[in-house]
Amino acid sequence: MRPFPRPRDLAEARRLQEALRARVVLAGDPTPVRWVAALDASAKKGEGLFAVAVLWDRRAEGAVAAASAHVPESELFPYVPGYLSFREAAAYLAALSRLPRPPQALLVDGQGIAHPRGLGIAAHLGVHLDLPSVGLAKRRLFGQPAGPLAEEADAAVPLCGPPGSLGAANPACPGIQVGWVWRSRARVRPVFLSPGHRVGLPETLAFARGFPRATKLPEPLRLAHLLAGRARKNRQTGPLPLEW
DNA sequence: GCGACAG
DNA sequence: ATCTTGTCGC
Repeated sequence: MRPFPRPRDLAEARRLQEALRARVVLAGDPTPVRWVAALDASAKKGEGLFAVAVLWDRRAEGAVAAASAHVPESELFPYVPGYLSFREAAAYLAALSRLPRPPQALLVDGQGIAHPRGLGIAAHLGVHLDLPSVGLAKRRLFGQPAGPLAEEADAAVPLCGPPGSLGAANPACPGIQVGWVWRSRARVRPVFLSPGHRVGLPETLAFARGFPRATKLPEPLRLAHLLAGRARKNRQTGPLPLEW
């Protein structure tokens, strides 16, 4: 497994993002893919970071395996908005390598191209692994909704970035569409969806809608979030029991 | 200078 | 991300 580059400072990190942004492919449809990995992490001040990968079978609509990896505090890149991949991606790669089989697509907790330089963690990981990927963030980092979002479940509006953004033209956007604001369930705050790599904008929304949802988060991400918290509490690394 | 700011 | 008490609802 190719190591994930670790920049010495933010200037170098920024140069990496600016270079890799050109490699993002905004077309493709991961909807028919069977094996998807959902990625989330849990971190606490003195405990480092625990990353979890959940292997999800889209055909059976269920999780089949999960694994965690740990990065000690001393080795962690600091959290700086816009540079999340340099903090979390290496841990995700380690967790992914512990799954019983490699995934065919990724669903990542964070932004895809809805990012100041078009390279949020989902896009960065997708390019690094050359896998289709989608970002799903609970909060906004970049872009503005094209308009008000309907209250009903499953409503979505384009997320628009300024003219130079990495994305696609959309009449609903003054500039460029970089993602979607999506109300995954009724009466919940919307989430922010954006393409990572090798996926188009309409397909990004279709891909996310294809997962079962009991809460605002699609099931594989909800599970990854739950397991990440438990992995940290129990300092658990390696394969994780699903029924945990 | 001020506000915004994934996890 | 984490922290924190109560509260509402099944």
